[in-house]
Amino acid sequence: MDNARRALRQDPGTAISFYATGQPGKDWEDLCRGPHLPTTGRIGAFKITSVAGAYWHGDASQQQLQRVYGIAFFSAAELAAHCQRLQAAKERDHRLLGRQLGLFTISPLVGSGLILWLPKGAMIRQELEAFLLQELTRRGYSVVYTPHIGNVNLYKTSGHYPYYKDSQFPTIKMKERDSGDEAEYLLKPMNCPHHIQIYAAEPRSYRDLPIRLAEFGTVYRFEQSGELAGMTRVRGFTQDDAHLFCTPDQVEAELRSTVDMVLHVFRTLGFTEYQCRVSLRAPGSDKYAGEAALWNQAETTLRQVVREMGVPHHEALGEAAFYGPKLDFLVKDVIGRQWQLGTVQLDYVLPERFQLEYIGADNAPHRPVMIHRAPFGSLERFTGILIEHFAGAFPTWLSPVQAIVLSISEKFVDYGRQVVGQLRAAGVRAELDSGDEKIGAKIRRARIQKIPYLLVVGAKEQQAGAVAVRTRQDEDLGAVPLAAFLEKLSAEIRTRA
RNA sequence: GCCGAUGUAGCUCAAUGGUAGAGCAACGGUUUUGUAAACCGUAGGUUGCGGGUUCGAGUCCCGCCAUCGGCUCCA
Repeated sequence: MDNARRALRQDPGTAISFYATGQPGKDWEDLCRGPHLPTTGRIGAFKITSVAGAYWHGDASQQQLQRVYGIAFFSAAELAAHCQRLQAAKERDHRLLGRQLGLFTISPLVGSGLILWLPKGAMIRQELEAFLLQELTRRGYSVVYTPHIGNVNLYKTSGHYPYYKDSQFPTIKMKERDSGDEAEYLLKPMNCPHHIQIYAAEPRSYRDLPIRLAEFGTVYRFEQSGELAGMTRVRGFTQDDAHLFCTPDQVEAELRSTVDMVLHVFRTLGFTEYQCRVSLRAPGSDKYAGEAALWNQAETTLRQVVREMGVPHHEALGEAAFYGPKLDFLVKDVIGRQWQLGTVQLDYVLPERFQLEYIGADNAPHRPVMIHRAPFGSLERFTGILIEHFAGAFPTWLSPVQAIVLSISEKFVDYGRQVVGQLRAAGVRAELDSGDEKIGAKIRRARIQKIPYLLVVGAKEQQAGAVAVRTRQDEDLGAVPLAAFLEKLSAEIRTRA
């Protein structure tokens, strides 16, 4: 009743509802938006899943209540099936697979939320970066590099500093040895101010626009300890970032091409279950910078682009960045938590803050418009989601080890080495399992590592210059001449099939 | 950050307040194998860290750290 009283005090004009199970006023009565089951007899099977604190009205400054989570089904069989699904989902959790497949680790000595990429995980990242670089080149981007720290004044100018003071690592204070001048540096929480300084480094003509500056930029944000999770929520991460500087009438075309790139990336990696969130201002909030007219224009443009491009989308108030509205591409992880991957953000504010200009055809200075975009969002989060998406069985082009040669016995190790040599010479990531176990054990080990192609070599294969090919999907392709296999494999890798 | 749970060998897990153990992995040996685990042996531990209670603590209590599930947050 305590809560009922408080609800009434907070919102005296609003009706509140009670739902009863059993006899109203006699059995259980609940202050609740409803609805309730008419009777608990409808519950065939239930299970308490977890207990956690939850804030009153979802507000961290309010009292915390105990919340008991449970699930209920009409029958015990349905409950068992559900639990089995949860178990299966757990087995593809990127934190588990990350260890089993040797992809990444986190050391408390290095710090919470700081990812250490192991060689195999780093291989995946390199392939992802190579894929993106190829797209960047195709789409007329220029790659730049910027430092990991920046003067606090940079972020004060951009406006980031006051907005996000709480979620930044504390600043580094410096005193110049000779002059005694003091300076304050920040681990960069984002790349845009740095890229803006590259734009501002020289006078720009409308003929040069759009200028598209891209960087795999590593940023640091001090996320709350309770928020950290594997690779999906971390304190240091690398954005596949780019900032486009264009004229107002180039905005729409540039937006379309950035959205197209995000969709192309998703398509290549087989993401079909994504949602595009059109992130808009919260009505009545004063936390946004810039003029209302520009915001309205920006929001209208974003809506129009997703609608015309047929992107599945929904709108969300209050999700915009302080400098502009954005399109966020969301996917769910294996336990149903939603994560933001790619993002495309429209920004009229930062060019203003930094007084950016270009000389127009009229020989007068004009203000450019910025688009921030990152198809993956962060390489850490993206890789984590990717691990779960493929359950560790990456397509061949992404697989850290693409083929493993398994020797039947010691006698064929030399031939196995030759095969590996030829595969590697052709650019295939190949390994040899030359141990003295039986072939069954080697196959088992390779299967657990989810290596796409297992190449068994024994007397028959050696004689024929062949390999006995078994795929990860358990297809037995039999003995294939090495040259023929290599050709097929190379094509598969090249086309990112 | 808040609520709760958990923390034992590289991994997965045992161990009434009474001598810290198993399987896998590692290492050594035997074996030379034809499609998901050959056999024998060896080594491996400040039981997350620090304090306390006790004759005695992996076990009980307190603090910290980390992880997990939520909440809040998320440029």
